[in-house]
Amino acid sequence: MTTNPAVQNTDPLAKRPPVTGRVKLDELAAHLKLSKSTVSRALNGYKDISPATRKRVENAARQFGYRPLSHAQAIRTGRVRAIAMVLNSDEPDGHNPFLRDFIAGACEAAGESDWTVTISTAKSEPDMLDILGRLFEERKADGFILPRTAVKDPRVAHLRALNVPHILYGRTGYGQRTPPADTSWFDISGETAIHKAVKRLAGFGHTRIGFVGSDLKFNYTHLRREGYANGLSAAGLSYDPDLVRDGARTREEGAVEARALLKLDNPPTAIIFATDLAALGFYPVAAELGLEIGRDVSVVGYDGIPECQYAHPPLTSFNVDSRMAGSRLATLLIRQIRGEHPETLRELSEAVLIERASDGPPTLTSEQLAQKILENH
Amino acid sequence: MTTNPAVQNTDPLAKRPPVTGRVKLDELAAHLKLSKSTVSRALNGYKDISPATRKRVENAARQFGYRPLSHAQAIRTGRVRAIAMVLNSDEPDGHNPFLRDFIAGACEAAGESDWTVTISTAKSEPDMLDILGRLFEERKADGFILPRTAVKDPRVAHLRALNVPHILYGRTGYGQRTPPADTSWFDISGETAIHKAVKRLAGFGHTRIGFVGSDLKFNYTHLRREGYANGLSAAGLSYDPDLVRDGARTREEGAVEARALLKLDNPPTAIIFATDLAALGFYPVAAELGLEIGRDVSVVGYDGIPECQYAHPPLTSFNVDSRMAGSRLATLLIRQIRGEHPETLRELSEAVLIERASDGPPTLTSEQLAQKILENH
DNA sequence: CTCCACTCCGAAACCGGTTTCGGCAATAGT
DNA sequence: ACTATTGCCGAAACCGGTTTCGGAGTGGAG
Repeated sequence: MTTNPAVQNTDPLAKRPPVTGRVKLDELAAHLKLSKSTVSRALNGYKDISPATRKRVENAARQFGYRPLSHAQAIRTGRVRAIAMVLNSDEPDGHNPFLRDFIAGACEAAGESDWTVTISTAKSEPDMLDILGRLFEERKADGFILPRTAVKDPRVAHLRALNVPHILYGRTGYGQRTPPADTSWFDISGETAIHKAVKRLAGFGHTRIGFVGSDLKFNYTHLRREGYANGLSAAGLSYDPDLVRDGARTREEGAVEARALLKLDNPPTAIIFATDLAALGFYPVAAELGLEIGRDVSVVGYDGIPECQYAHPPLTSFNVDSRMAGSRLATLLIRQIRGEHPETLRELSEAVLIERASDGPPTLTSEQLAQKILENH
Repeated sequence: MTTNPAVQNTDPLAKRPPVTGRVKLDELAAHLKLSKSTVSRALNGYKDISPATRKRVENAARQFGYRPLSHAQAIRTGRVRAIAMVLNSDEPDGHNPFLRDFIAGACEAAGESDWTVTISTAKSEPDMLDILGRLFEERKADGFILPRTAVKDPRVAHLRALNVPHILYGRTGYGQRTPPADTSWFDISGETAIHKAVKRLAGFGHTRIGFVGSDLKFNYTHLRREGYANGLSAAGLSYDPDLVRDGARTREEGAVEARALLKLDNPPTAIIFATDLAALGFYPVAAELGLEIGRDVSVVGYDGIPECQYAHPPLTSFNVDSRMAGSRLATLLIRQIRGEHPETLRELSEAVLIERASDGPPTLTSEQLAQKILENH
């Protein structure tokens, strides 16, 4: 942005004929032989309008298809009835297949109250903060949905400082002494999902269960690892730091970490991946080591991306309902903008296990597995 | 929508303190000891402002971080500096991995001129038209990007009737006597890509080349099939209707059509798929028929989805630059809204071939291929 | 009958910009 | 020197709603 933001580069000579067909509040009022203030109050639910008049106004509004111009109301109310979300455009695992579902959920929920969704993308962190600020300054939006929250999230600090309504998709401040007390969020409990995954694998008879986490800067990574640890102790298994790897977001990174686990002297007979993408990265590694997934090694993923069912064997994973997430986030955010207290607007939901063919009872002990890998090399 | 759209269900009592810190045009003018009309005209490029004053105003605006409220300007100008796109949320192949890139491109281009992008989703065709109308009526957007255009596209008719600016991602009216003359569009030439694919395969020595198209309601399906036919004649090959199938959008549908082709007495030794997804659906079919893709059968896809490179063997395809598409569409649309004629705002771009391992010289004749398939069954 | 409270509506101010119009001063034209 | 033009700016109207405020009408209590 080298240009002065306040300088408009529109050509002032380019005129546009006024939109015809639109009925304005004035006209509606004239037709009803009422003042426009009365009509406005009737439509906006003021108490000092008689029920009969209100009905009459509402009927006429419906009949004429009257819709207030959102910016005309905004100039007085200060609200444009829009929420925004700003995406990272530089994500390494950027091709989120659920973006459409997520957006659809948010749009549908917003539409219920006649709100709309504005979207933008940012190339970097400073860019992100700049865009958030501009969008709110120009009042393109009344509040923000912040996806993919980090442990220390500068967006949260920034928006809180500016007193801008916002809601997180995910939680923040993991392990910090003072987690933000007055933030609202919606999240899907990855920790319980991973907890269940551990217990499921332990139930199959696995005793050495590995875990490959994602980028530690994200809050969900820590939560899922916590779920892994709690699952182990719930299953009566001990926690072996050697079996825990981190930082795998892409297929390639997943492959690296999984290979490291299997190259151990005591390799895990089952591996839980914090993301499906990383889990899919393990498939070619297994093939290379001469291992059959679902028999020699068990694998469980998380996210429920469509590729799971097309992998060989299909990947057991936890489905995340992105549409619902978008929907809940939008409604909670709108309620916050309308005045509810942020700390009362929090929801935690669950991912649902989809059992497929990538996991099952162990056919080899850890020692036998190590042996087999050695033989195949 | 059973509720009356004109009835606001916001609680009128829920107030919000005026945003502090924002500098208004009045205040800027007062500080400069100018009238606010002068300041406004200076920032908007009017000619009747002296260069010295203009500079002074621009500097002060920058210094104070002045940003006009978009809805405040909109009330007079009639424009909100926003474009919108409405996605289908009910697409069978809905998980478009490029949505983020596409959105990013549009947002970046829009941001260059300080415009924003609002997004919405529709569940059905009537819903779509309703949402388009509402978004424009309430002036949440000044114009629309219409993705995934159909041969007969009701959105185009609707928006043209309402005199609403719009641009198509893709073309429309294939084969109709009166293709819409005054519409603007951006498209990537699938026909030349498929043309190239045919010539590439013919160059390898293939003489029986099949084609699996997508849904015929979409314009691009016809264009790609046209590219297929033209490619054949350019390569001196005859067009065999038996080798052409249609209607495959998903992996499953791709599998069905591909299987039908290979069950022919004279099966094709190479198949071009109009979409990567359909092409990937062919992979398990080939395995089932005992065929090795890249040797026994050649396959070429189109779209360049990320899964191409993780398939076995990696799928030769044509990469589509979605970010560029979004970017061009946004800039063209904004120019149209600013007054340029729609028919002058059209651009055609090219997809780029990514050679991978799924195609090559034929190792079997059509007869031998048929024989091999028979043997494996 | 008077007074008061309450219901319901209209007049007008207001939100923050943009645009029109007119006027003053300086310059150019004759 | 006197007018005509031009350059530059301020006053005020304007956009389409929302919100405040006051007042007319009604009914009940005293």
